Amino acid sequence: MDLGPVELTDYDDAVLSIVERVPRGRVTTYGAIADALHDVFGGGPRAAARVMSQHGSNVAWWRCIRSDGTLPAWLLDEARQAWLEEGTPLRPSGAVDVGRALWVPS
DNA sequence: ATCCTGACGCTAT
DNA sequence: AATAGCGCCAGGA
Repeated sequence: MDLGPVELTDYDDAVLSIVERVPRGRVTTYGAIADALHDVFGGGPRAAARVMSQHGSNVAWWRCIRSDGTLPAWLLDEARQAWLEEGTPLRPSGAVDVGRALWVPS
């Protein structure tokens, strides 16, 4: 039995590696990740989100956000701090300016 | 197989 | 701007 780290599916790896490629000060979205992986793995935004909910803690999770520039309430305080630190383009509301900050996986 | 849940996204109010 | 409804779909129970 492998009692080591939680087993990651290929899909999990794919999602996490995309997040790892997001440059400092930029973001990507669950939808963008889903689009990039759909042809190979299928799945939609929720599938990508699920991966982040389970494994996000070991990557720059604040760089993977909703299409409206936010994250769930319980993550917003921490995320904002990170966004400010790395100079992520924000909107007056405090949400990320997705139009300016979006990085699309290629 | 069935039911429920969820770090989503889009449209219509 | 804020809320509601609905489609979506993988995982776990």
